[in-house]
Amino acid sequence: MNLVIVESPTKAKTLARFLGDEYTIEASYGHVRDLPKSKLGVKITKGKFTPDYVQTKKQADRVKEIKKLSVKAKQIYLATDPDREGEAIAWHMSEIFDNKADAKTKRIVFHQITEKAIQHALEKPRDIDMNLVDAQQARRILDRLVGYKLSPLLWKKVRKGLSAGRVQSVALRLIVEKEREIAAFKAEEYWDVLVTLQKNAPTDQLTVKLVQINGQEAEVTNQTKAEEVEKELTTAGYLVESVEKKEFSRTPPAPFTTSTLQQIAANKLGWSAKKTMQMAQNLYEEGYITYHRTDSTNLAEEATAEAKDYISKSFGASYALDKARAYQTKSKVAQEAHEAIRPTNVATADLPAESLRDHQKLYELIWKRFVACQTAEATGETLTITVQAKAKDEYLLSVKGETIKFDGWYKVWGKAEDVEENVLPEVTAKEKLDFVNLVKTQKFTQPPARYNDASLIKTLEEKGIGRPSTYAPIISTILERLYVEKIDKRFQPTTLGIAVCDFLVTNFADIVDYDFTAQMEDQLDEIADGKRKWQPTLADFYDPFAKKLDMVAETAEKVKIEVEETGNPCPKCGEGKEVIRLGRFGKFLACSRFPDCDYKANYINKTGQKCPKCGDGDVIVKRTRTGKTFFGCSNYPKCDFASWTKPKITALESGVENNTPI
DNA sequence: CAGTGAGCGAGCTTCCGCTTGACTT
Repeated sequence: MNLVIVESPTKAKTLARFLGDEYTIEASYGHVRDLPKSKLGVKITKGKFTPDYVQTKKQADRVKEIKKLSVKAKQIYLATDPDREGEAIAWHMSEIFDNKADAKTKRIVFHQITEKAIQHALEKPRDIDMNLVDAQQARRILDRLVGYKLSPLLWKKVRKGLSAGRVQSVALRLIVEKEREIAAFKAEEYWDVLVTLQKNAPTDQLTVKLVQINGQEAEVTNQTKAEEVEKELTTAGYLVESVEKKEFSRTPPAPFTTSTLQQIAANKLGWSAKKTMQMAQNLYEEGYITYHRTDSTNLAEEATAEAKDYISKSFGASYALDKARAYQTKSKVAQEAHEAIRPTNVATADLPAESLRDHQKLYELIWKRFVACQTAEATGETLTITVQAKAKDEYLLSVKGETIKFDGWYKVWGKAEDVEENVLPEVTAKEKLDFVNLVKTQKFTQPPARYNDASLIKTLEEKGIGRPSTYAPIISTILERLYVEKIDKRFQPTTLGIAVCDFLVTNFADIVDYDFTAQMEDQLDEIADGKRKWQPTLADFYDPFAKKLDMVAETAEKVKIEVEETGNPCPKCGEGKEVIRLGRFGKFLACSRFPDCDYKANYINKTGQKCPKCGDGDVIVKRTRTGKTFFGCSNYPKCDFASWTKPKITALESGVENNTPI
């Protein structure tokens, strides 16, 4: 019997189908040893860092079983993921085995779960790569030092129970700084001027937009100017200045990685990253999709070949590609241990009818994205018509149109929503056009949008911060700590979050720097390549950090968290102001004179709707023990109405309104 | 489905990255 160890039980099942009876496949369920949770677990002496690894509780039973099998096994293949963490798991596993297992223990790696890839891997076993393991140890220990040293400092200087870390604190910083940008934003007025012109008949009309005045970018920033422009353009003479035709050929977007799947599901389905991952996990376990925690856009040859067949049969040969289309992984820090997320069987275009609707929705996105990425380019033509208007001043107006010649992958995935097909009448340069009408619209520049799950994950990934397995948990952490709250699916920092962020930026600017992780990754790469030693690398980081910690612990003032005022006087003493404070369980009302006045009350966040169930109470925003917000009735426990989503205006409510007695 | 802040001081909190359940107001 040969023992093969992988990380995921689903992967183990799949492998069992490819390998014969002489192989037993077991899953490690992730890491099997880690630093202890209850203490630092790193002994630091004279620039040497000694980790104290303990077996993780959840995996204890599994590991016992694997250890038993390892004694009987003829060969042991450590087939954990081919990346830094996977190499570390393989090493920890080998450390757990009895010594006699050493000689028969080998490391194998494969990037796709296909029969060919696995057979190939088995033919090329190697030893554990200790450089790669050391890079992981350096990463692990650095994260532990940052997290377990900074957090207690926050308990002392801000409030107990708080946390800081290389990743979560930067995510928080992004949200806080975005809020400041929004606060500093000043809306500017501008006017859009659209002129409709025609060639001969009303059927030959086109609408152009003002872009230039006297060779300069058109600046219509107030009503007076807009009216002046209107007056001139109404009586101006119009001539076609140029007609520019351009062929286009557009390639489809890459197949999904974890990050892009989370982004599209957030934008198209309105899902949180957490929900997307739960649904994807189910699809993965049922065998419908490949592994869902990946940073790679690679595809197995078998998969692209099947896609080609499918596309050719379903849409016609012209939609299929001669050669499979490959995508470059954008992220520098990608480890590409897995394939892109794709359907395991392209012929399964829909899940069985009895499947959950949410499973269907997510699967459909994954299927379409994959099929689209192997479908021919969409081709067509863009047409830009520029029109000159001459009055007292000289104006340029233009419009862009687009026609599609061959829809290609649009047939599967659809077009981007913001590009509409716009067919323009045939005109030629120097041709005269007649004025039909003018529409001017007052507009204002918009402040930057707050982050939602999609844009936050996109930004983190671009900066190389976090991993596919952590994007969703990062968001949960900063919500749970009450550093941020999600309002209408967008993140807003709380007064606590702002205080913590400012404390970290002031005192530990280097660690919450947006480039900190990128620099760390560069050094980890050098360690993995054998060009750098991990212990001195940690020392270089830790020595100045430890000094800074001592200094800040000594000198920094306790941080004051700002309180919001409700604008009402304290209902209890009447002297103080009623304020909204942020406690362990969220917002509550208190008196500004605390501790002289101990007034406290629940903070009720009304949505302005009546309860759809009892019709009497107000719908209020509440949160569960885990920090997730939901909507409930203010009459609880008399009325047990509860909903994850904001209730729509109900029949009951409109009924009440219509029948209001006089 | 009560609790939350300050301070007293015991005993506890906390990181990131791999995995999957066991949970749902």
